[in-house]
Amino acid sequence: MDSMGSLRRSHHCNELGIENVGDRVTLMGWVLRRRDHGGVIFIDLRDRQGITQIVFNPEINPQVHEKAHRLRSEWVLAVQGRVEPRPGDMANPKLVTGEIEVLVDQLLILNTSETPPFPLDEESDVSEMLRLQYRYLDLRKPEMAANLINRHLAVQAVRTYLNDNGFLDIETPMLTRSTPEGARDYLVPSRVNSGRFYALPQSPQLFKQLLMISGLDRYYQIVKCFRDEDLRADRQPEFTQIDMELSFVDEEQIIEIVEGMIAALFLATRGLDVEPPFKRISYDESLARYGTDRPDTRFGMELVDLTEIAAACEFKVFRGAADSGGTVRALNAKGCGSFTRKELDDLTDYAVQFGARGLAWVKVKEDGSWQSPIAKFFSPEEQLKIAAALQAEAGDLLFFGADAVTVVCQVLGELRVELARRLNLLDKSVFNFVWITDFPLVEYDDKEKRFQALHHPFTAPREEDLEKLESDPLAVYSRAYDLVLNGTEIGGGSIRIHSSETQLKVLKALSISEEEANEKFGFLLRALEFGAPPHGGIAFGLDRLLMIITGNDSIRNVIAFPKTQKATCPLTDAPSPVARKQLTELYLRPDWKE
RNA sequence: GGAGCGGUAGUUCAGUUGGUUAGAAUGCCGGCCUGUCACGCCGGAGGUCGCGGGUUCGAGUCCCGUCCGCUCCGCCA
Repeated sequence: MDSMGSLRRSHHCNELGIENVGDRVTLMGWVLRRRDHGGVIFIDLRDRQGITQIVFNPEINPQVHEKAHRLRSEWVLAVQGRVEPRPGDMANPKLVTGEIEVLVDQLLILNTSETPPFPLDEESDVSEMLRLQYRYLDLRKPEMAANLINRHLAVQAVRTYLNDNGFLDIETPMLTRSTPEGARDYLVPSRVNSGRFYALPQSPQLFKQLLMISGLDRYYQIVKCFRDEDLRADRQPEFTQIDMELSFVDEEQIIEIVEGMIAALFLATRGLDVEPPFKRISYDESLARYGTDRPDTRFGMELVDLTEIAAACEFKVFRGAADSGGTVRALNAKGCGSFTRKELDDLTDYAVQFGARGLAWVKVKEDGSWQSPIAKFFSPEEQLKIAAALQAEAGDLLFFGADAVTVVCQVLGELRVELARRLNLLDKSVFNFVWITDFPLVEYDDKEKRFQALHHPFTAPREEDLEKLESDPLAVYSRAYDLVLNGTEIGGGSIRIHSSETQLKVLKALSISEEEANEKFGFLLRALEFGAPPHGGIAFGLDRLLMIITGNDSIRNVIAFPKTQKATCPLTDAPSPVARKQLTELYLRPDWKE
């Protein structure tokens, strides 16, 4: 092994071009691949930025050439040599540096390496478990590095933008108190307070409202949040929010500022002008048209309400749904009339996952007649009416959902996206933003038999709905807004309640007693009594945003060290058992078994 | 808590109806090779078939249990 001494890099591995020909350069990096011809040896040298081909020629320096024979994958090199144009037509258009190569006359082997446990090129697909176990190697892959570089660029753009708009970056505690609403908390036992626990924050929500009450006016933080719930491709137990809060503003001002921030972020990462203002649709409209409050608007296939037609038809399933306060809705999968029986069965299974009891379908034949198990239940006139409502043409495939409104929306909403996936309608280079506005303040929780805040209990109700808070909570709309990108909710926020009186009313509507409220977040209620300014804010899921920007299907690829589905870290083997002494210090029983 | 898919060489996978010595590609090691770029050619090494139990003359293959990974439901904004 050689010492680097005082040697300095002159260039990184992605910057040399034809204009550097003749320059003497020093490169440092890892051996990606070697092509040893016995005589001349080619090495692809890789660093964070990219790849440069370096060449060892026995005629230039026999000792160096001899040494180069020993080189293996992932060895760490420092090389010096002259930049040469590639001879003849041998430029490699796949490389940024493909027009040149470095003819090496000095080679330092800074470190050797074990053979990597998996190939580090882009093509190979390796189990994620192994990648996580050797994450430090996985992150050497250019596309993984690019994800982290994009993350950095996004964060920088956001900071610059918010700093320029008068926001203060203020840290809030990671050791805080458990809050009643929302997700399960990660708990931290207190050593100096036996039997008491901190909670890691699910979000800095209450602290940022307190900062507004403090008069700090505009706050932001790019901050870790923690939720002890089951994981998904887009959910990690610790994740990062772009969190912000502003005083003396209404929805319009927040939306305008946030659109500027998102635009800056896309410019910095993708070099793309996303052209605010973004579209807006109400929660009710979104549910009606897309079956969800996070619509993917990159394609059509919108839902159509057939309840009226269904109420008058002979088909028991449809009529029953219509008569019992449910709904019958449908969507038209254009041109999918050739789907096979198996495809229809698969889609039915898919729908059943989301609570469907079945999936009624109709294939529209050339003459307009129906091929369908349910065709016989509909008169020709009814068939025409339904076809007209769905703008059905020959070769189309119609899907129907008949059930309670929430079930039908979820089933058809998910089916719509699944069909788009199958039909390749989801273009990853298209970024469709849409604001969802006019959310209901609460929804009814069947299991708990009470109303629950749709966002959180500090969201302001619309002023004109305040009086209905007691009489008809479901009719109260909130001043909340979500930003949805390509069918993923990337951010959500609201104007908050700044009057303690209103806050108490809302808590009451949520069946949270005054005692409970005082115990759990009395400090906020108290603070609201000391001149809280009107304020509001929003928080973005940085990981999800980057997942979409980089075209990944999982947020794990934009997080340096993510956890597995069982919330473990294969690299560090966390969580781990701890010493008995640590437990007793924390007043925890070491021998607890389920 | 539940559903589905998966676990075989370092890696990615194949392995038929239960049958004798478990294969391929790639990587690795050795040799040859002066213009490759996923270099090429020749040779070689490399296996606790996730783990435990069962059925059987015989199990990678069938059954039961269990662990792990991924996707999803529930849960979670």
